[in-house]
Amino acid sequence: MAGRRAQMMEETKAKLVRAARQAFAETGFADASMDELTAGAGLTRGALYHHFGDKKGLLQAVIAQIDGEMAARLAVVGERAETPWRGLLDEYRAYLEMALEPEIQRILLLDGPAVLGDPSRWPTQNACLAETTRRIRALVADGAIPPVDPEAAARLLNGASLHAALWVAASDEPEAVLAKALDAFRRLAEGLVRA
Amino acid sequence: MAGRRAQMMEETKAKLVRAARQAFAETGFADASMDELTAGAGLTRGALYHHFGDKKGLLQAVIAQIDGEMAARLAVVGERAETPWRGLLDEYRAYLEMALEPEIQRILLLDGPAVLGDPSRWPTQNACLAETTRRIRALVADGAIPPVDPEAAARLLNGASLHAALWVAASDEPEAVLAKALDAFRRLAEGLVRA
DNA sequence: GAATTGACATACGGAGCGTATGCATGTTCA
DNA sequence: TGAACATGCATACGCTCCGTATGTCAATTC
Repeated sequence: MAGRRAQMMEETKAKLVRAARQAFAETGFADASMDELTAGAGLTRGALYHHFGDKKGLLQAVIAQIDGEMAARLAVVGERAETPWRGLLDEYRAYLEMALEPEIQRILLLDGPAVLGDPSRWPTQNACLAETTRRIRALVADGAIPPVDPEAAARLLNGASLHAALWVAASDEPEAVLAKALDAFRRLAEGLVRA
Repeated sequence: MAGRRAQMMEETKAKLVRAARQAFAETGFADASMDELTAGAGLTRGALYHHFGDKKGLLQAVIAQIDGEMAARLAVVGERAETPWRGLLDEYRAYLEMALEPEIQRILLLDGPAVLGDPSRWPTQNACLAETTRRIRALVADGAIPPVDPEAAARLLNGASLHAALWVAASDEPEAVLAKALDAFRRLAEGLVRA
């Protein structure tokens, strides 16, 4: 049976992840206090260290959750497009828009790499990157674009999008900068298409 | 007169920056102890807070130094090339190689953005980005590539290079991965050339 | 040569993390 | 069913570390 006990435990973990997600997004990982965070969830640091080991462990859990959500959103966008190529472009547009969300930017793009190192080494295997890699692989297989290492292309495009997002977010005139970034991005992406 | 006093002061600051650079590179910003760091330079935290205000101030000084060095190296590489377009590609190859150096990767690419936010907002105006932007602007002005916002293109390419470097650095077989990354990068960059 | 400035050291307070310990509830098994 | 055991979580403690306030001594100024 599921067990009332195990269910409570999952609820506790969920509460902690929820509180951490908010705290990390608002304050940043380094300045987030574990005491405040857990108190906000009606718990103490005891629960935290019991379930997640340490502060970094909690960050990993938060990142895994966000990464999963992002991958799901990307897959939907990519599936909806008329052609696979449009699907890829739409996915990256969506990726850039997500990277503009403060929560994602702060936790996944800034603190994540600094605290846990390169994303590809994270225990939770970057579902988001896997999604775009998969799509590029399909394009190559269909002959829609000349052969290229799918993971390499995906990583470079992700990196470009990420930086574009940081730029747009820090800008004084986000709309104008976003337009420039999207234009330049399309130019780069079309480099994959040329013979 | 120059003043023996002022000279000593510069030497002190230089010693602190040097020690910080090493400590940040080895331990990472968050885990670097100011006590140990300053003691290693034969000083105390007093000197540090007197000259740099706080821990972040010291990081800014370190980053400014590294950024300046990188920009200088890039300029040399770009100047040496036979055509402006080759110059740009060479610069990015050099950028990627620099991003593979642990010190640069740790301090400038991981901790820097996490602690200080988007690089474009740093007091020390990203000399490195300015260099690549300048070169792309020249290419557009010469008609070598179709019009594109130079800063946007530079930022996207920098972002792509940076991610490629993280990937290569974390890889088990760096040479193979580096080759893939460079190939994919060339493909993207050539997107700027198409009509 | 007295006064002032500034470079740097020392001393102090507060906050935060991780661990060791305690408790109370749920589970297992004779 | 009740006693032994395991586990989710709280409490208590020590340690490290940052930032500031205060002190000191040399150098410069007049």
